[in-house]
Amino acid sequence: MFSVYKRYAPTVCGRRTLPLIGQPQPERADAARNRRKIIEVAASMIAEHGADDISLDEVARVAGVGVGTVYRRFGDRAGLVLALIDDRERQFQESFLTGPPPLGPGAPAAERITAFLDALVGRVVAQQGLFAQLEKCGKTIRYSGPYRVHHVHLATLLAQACPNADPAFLADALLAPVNARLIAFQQEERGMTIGEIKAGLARLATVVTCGYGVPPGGSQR
Amino acid sequence: MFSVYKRYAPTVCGRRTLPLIGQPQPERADAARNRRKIIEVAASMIAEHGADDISLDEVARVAGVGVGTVYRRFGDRAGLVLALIDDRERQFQESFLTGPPPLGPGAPAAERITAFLDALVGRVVAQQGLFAQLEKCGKTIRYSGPYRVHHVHLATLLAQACPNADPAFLADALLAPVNARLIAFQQEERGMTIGEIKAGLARLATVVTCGYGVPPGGSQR
DNA sequence: AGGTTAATCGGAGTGTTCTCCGTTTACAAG
DNA sequence: CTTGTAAACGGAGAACACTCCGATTAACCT
Repeated sequence: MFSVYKRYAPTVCGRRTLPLIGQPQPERADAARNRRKIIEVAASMIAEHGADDISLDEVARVAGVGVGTVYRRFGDRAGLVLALIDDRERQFQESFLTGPPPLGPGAPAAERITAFLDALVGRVVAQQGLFAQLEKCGKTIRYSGPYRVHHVHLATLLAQACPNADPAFLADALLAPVNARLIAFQQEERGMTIGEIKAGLARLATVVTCGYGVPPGGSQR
Repeated sequence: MFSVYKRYAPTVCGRRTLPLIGQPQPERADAARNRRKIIEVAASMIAEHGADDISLDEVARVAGVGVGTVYRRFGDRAGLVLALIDDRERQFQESFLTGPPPLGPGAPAAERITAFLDALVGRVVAQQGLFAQLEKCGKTIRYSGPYRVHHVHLATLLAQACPNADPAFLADALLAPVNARLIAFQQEERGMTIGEIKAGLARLATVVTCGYGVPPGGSQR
């Protein structure tokens, strides 16, 4: 009755002769080969059928490995999804951390915020199915990995742009609408285009960065 | 391969002698009895073990009905969750549609917006587990039922408070952070209290309603 | 080479969600 | 009370997510 599934530690190796704590060694050759094969198969299955309905059993079968192998490599469905997201995500992070302005450093914080939200919408739309999967998965995962990086980045910019705000909360609040499922809903049922969504967020960000110039309670009507 | 589950139409009855379209008749006595029994059992199981791990098989077993019956009554897991949410939701809707100000009619729109978001956070927190379940379920459900009502209400108020904004988009954007899983994350990992979350939203709403006084582009720094 | 051993592997097994369909039942009309 | 029938019932069954564990193997050491 009730829950039963526990979580595998997504084994990340350790060589025998070096049991030094905190020194993860590279994967064994067969493990690395399987990881690549699984990712490759999963990616092509998603390209063909969409991300909604991938079964990990099926992925394992097509990849020619046991189910256990998939789970040992990636922990669970969310882990595999995260791995599929990883490539583009790394590129995206580079672009706002070290790329050219207005996304990267060099532009005023307010502009970077708008540029970041704009790019983030694009990012999510580019892998909408995968992000939607992520939101469906275990609670821990959703606010893991990419989300945390995005949050730190946005909160830092907000701290510069509006010194009287709570940047952590505000970053959560601005990140919340950039959500694969909400965006899909806005497109399908509200008839909005991606451009309109981006414009709406940009304006919201502008209003927010301007509006938080005054301390709490200072602008009460 | 890939998806297989189709969706039952959550049978809502129809009497034989009155096949008039659009005139749904009350449920048969046995059906109504089972619906009540299932809800009752599910509610008590959730009260005891939390909402995360209820198995519909288990609910069916304890309620003394077949699994098929559960699915015929409620469509799927999300449908049952929605039913469990329904009572309080109706009360909540009454309170902002016809209750006393500032939540109900009578107060200025800006105040009602703040009051509404405040109450909504309370609402979500009161059944956090169930709302979290809902977000995990099929995409159609998440933006169904309660969400749509909340959205219409908030968009209406926003249309009054900030005539230059896109109320539909803005309502989505303000509703997005009021999210069971985000709130849980903010509590657990950011160490925020519900009071702080409510305060943050209230301030955001104030800034937004004030900031959208000017047309798009008008307040560019 | 050959030995050692921890990491890896595969797949049978458990619990869950949801569907299908043959059987039963509530209820209205005669 | 009997009968007709749409609706409801139950539970076997298909597909899936994830776990467990005995067998296998890569890679380091002598």
